[in-house]
Amino acid sequence: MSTMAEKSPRDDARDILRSHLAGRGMRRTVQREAIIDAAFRTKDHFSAEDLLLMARAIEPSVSRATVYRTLPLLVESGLLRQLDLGGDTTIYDPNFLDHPTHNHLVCVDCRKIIEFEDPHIELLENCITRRLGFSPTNKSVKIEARCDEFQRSGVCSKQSSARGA
Amino acid sequence: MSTMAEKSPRDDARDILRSHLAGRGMRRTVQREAIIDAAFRTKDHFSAEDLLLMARAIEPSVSRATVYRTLPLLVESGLLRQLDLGGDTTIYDPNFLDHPTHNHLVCVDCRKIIEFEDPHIELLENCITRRLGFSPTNKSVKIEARCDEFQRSGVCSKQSSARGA
DNA sequence: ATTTCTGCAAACGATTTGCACAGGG
DNA sequence: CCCTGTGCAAATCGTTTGCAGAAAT
Repeated sequence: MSTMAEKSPRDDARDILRSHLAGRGMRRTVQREAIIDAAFRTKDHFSAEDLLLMARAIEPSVSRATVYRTLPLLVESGLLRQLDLGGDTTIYDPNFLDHPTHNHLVCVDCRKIIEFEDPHIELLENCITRRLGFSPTNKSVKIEARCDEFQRSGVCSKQSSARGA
Repeated sequence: MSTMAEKSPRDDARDILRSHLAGRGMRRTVQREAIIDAAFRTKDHFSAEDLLLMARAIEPSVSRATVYRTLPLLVESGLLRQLDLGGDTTIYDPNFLDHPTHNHLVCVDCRKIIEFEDPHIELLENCITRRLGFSPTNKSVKIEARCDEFQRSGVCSKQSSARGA
């Protein structure tokens, strides 16, 4: 019982983007649709350049400029989250629709990104924010860490949530 | 009883940097000393460009290139922490010597940066990291929030820890 | 028809780097 | 002296932007 009428995150995303556009007199174009389809075809994080490649696989006419112009739209409408993980390029995370409060651990050895979710952190952040006299809008925890397994054996079997490895 | 023989964070910093340099056959120069003095003369966060200006006030011969070449040294030796707060320029925090585990709240209205410390967060992050099979090396919480006072009255009286306001 | 979008290529801005000279040890 | 550090200016590289034509409504 999950074969026909299932709504994927991509579908949700497309709907959300369409209302977002509609609400401001913006137009629906093949390029924008290709970009959003590309963005939600994967659960991996990606850079603008990655997204360009993925979108071009769907619609070859997509240009770099359009990707850069569309990304802020997707972020504003809540479809993507921009991550500051400290690299030289900005990366984007398409998993916040499904898991709105998850956070990231970056392995300093494997460079992999592990996603995790923890209700206590969430709660604590809200308390702290209120105590300081603010209303929370966006919270992010970044943990940099060494992989224990890698330390012992020189390999790491953990799944990267970022690069499909 | 705090007039004469007090050791400021600057002094500590200078000592730490000197050992760091000594340990790798690197030299002590007027420029490096000026840069570190400038960095610890303030408790505010700063960009590379800010630091250049501050260092030049001490030693006019300091060049932009040397600032950029020295910053990684200060970060490696633990004197400064690099912050990814999402702006276009990297900013540096000189307060981790005194408060090794503090975190940051960024006000989306005033753009101010508030520092806070919370032992529960610290603890929780360690638990989570271990549970995932890692050993923590660096943890950072960034909270973006709206200032309640600003929402009500259109002004914000909070002290920015970043720009002395 | 009107207005928004697009691709292209040039512009930008923070950071990095090659080089020849300066200055620590 | 020898080798590291420096300033300068040019190079890099992700991202942004101006413009003229293409497409959506």
